Amino acid sequence: MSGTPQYKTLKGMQDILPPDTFLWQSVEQTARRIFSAFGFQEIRVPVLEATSVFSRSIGEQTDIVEKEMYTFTDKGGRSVSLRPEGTAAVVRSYVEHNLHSLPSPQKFYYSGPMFRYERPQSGRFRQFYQIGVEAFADPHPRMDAEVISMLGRFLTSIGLEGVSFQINSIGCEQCRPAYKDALLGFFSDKKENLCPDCVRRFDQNPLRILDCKVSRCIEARSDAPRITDHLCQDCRTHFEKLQNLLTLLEVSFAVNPEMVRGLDYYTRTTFEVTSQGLGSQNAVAAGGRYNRLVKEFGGPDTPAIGFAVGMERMVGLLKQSASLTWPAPAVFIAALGEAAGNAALRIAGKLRDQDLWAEVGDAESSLKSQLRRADRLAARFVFILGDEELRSGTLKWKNLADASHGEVKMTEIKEFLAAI
RNA sequence: GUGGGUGUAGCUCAGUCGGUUAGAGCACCAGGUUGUGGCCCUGGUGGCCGGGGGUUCGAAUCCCCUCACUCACCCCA
Repeated sequence: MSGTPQYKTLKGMQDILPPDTFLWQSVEQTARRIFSAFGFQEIRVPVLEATSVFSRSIGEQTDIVEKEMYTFTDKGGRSVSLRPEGTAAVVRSYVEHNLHSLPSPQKFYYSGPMFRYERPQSGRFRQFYQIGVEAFADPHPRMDAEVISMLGRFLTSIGLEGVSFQINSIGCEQCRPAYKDALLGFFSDKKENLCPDCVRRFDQNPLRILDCKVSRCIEARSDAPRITDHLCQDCRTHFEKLQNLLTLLEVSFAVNPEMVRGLDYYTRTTFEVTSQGLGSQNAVAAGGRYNRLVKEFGGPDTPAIGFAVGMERMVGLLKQSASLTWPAPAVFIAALGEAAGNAALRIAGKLRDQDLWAEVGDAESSLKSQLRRADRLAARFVFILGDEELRSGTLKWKNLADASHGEVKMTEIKEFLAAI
């Protein structure tokens, strides 16, 4: 084998290998467990959709749609795209299958790969995995609080520490335009103080100036109008109720009026969970309310709220605190000679019938090398089987951890393993 | 798309004022006498030193180009 393999994963794509996969599994299992307790049910949607499913919902002018989608023309001449996020497809499915006719609210979760053609960096990949949830048809801040507290419970349950919740309200179609105008008015005579990116943002997406990291932009916006001071009465009430409910549910959070979300479809509540120790891409989960999207997809006027968790980022954080362990066989059967080797296979089969992980050594190689292998696998027990044992109907056993050893009758293996 | 950093064995890295067959540790495989692992000892597998071009008697080492990886910007989970 030489230095540069002939075939490699594409840029921004990665293989997820054991023992990492065990961590991924436990994250996924925990998500299913917690989300189920909140009444969320799994939905599976395709990774490939008509391009318009994404462009219309995420926003035609967003970077995601403009330059980050894997878009191509299929053999039928249709423009199709790999999903860059999960919500759009779930909403499409919700409308397509009239899921609003299910008892309200309808609550779903999904997980799987998303695709964005970006320059990879720490915590950012071209194929990345998200676990997300979407709750439909409940406009009340109670649902916002439920979803956010569920996310908190999930993160706690998975053992993630040192994360912080930030929430914000970005208003609705009533109050946001006025705020945008106020913001434009504020910055219009301060353009020369802004960084080049923010000068561009001034025209394209002025809200983005609020979360620019450049120090002179931070300075320039210190007296900028705050969205939370420009909310209409309904949005303001909604946001206040949400905060009260989160307090009631003992979710600790901070209001961050400068938090802006990138997707066009959000209304009112937005939230984000960040962690230090993730590098620059520090959001481990994010979401918000999107009250207009279902209608825009041709469905009934249905409010909704959801979030997505970045799996790689979450797993990355977990790996910092917990050490990964490989699972180990329950039993390694070392055999000496062909007859014993065959007997070992039959015994292993019986153990596997009981869902025990049994490994069988190579009966043609030395006992020493078989034991070495058993040790490397960290097998809890070794059974040794040779001609002597075949004659007497017994097995030698050995506990590799403490080197204790003894004999057990072949007919009593089950009892032996049950007793330990 | 823009900028910085790095490319030597499966992994972590030495080796760079250019000088013979490119090294270590770990990992892997096999031995250290008959059927007992870990520790130790011995041996082995494994590198066209990311790729291409140039300078030179001679390049892992110097120059140019290229590719890959990586971090940051942008954007976002």
